[in-house]
Amino acid sequence: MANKGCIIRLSRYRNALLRLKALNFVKVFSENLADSARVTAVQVRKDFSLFGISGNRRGGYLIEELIAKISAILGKDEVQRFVIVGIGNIGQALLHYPGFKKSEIEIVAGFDIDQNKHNRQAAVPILPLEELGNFVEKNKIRFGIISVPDSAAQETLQLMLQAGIKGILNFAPICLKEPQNCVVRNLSLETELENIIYFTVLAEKEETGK
Amino acid sequence: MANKGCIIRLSRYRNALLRLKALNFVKVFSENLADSARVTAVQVRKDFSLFGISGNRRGGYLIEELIAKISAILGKDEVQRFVIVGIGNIGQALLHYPGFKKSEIEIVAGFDIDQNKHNRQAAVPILPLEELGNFVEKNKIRFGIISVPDSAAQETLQLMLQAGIKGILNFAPICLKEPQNCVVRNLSLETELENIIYFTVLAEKEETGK
DNA sequence: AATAAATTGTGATAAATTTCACATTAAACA
DNA sequence: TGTTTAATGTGAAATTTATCACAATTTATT
Repeated sequence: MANKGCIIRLSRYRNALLRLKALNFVKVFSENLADSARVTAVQVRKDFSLFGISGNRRGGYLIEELIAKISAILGKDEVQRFVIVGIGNIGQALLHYPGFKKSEIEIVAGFDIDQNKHNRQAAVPILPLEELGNFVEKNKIRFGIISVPDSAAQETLQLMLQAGIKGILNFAPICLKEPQNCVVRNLSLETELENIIYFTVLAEKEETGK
Repeated sequence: MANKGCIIRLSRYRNALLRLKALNFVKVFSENLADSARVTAVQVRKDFSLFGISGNRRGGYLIEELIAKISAILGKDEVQRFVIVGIGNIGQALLHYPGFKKSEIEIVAGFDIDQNKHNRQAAVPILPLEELGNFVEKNKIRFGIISVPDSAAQETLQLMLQAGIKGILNFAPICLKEPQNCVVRNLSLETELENIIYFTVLAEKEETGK
């Protein structure tokens, strides 16, 4: 029913709504949300329609109400806890990324094979990889982030699956196969930058071509 | 003509091809690339067809040749240099992210308003934000990464535009408007994780629903 | 109370993207 | 050398996603 684009937009609407709420706004129009997410107003309303979210004809939407509804859809009625495997550059950064808090996302532990990185006392402890299974089971963790080198990505996936992880964001630049019973999203920074390079060069060509 | 999905797939094919080449493979079939990028073989051939890439009927594609062709499309015939504005968690991680090298991507400098972060001597220097314009102009930089808090994202965009940056990856969880003469891609980590949460919860519901 | 104006909500339409079906070609084999 | 087989390449069909057009409704105005 709802596609990935739609869910990404819902996240964006929500972010905008939280900001509006912080500024004490009460009502919002589809046009406003469209601006904030860089889409059309019809798209916003279509997205809402898909989830049975309705506003007041002529009167827009109540921000509080809208946040509550979108939050429920996105599973934000409770804090969602993640573990990270691979405490390198990216893993370390995500471990303490301040933006997660307002999204009801919590990184509860990191795991690595490198002894030097282990630290049980830290606010977000970094533990030996061997403890992943136990930790996930004991703490009922459902989500994980893979930020290991690509050569280790596949086996990290296996470990996470065995541990019972149900949703994974993979930063390794290798496209992991989505297994049964687990959602995997592959996000490679290289690929993102390459994408920008391509479309920038293309735009420049079009400009000079005209 | 080519859409974003297509370019992302080309990056993925290329990554897989580089690995195959490192293993001394010579030929590859659309089926192989499809596996590596988690798409269908027809999709691979359609993508190639779009760019006039052709192989040998019955004989697949020559890896070397394919890498060269895709690299040219993705602008990898030369190293592409990026600056990063905002040396916080994410910015710091990207500054030294080892995966960029093999993708012909180089981070040449970081910029921040915080004096304590400045370091001209570092391999990748971290400079005062005021120097962004000069640096970009002098070094003919075309690409930038925004990793500042969302409250500073919009003005950072303005600075980059004034400096002459033509392609931007924005990590701030605010959707920046794509200006004239500049490509902007908004990538928010929160949003990516929310996306995974949604589809994981959905899959679980479907499972129990059945 | 009647009319005008502004906004939502959605079926119908259009556009974009992917998949299908199959013609074409090259290699392998008999 | 002819036949079979296994791949590519691509127009057409199907599917997915976004846009359009406009009815429905609410609020504001006269």
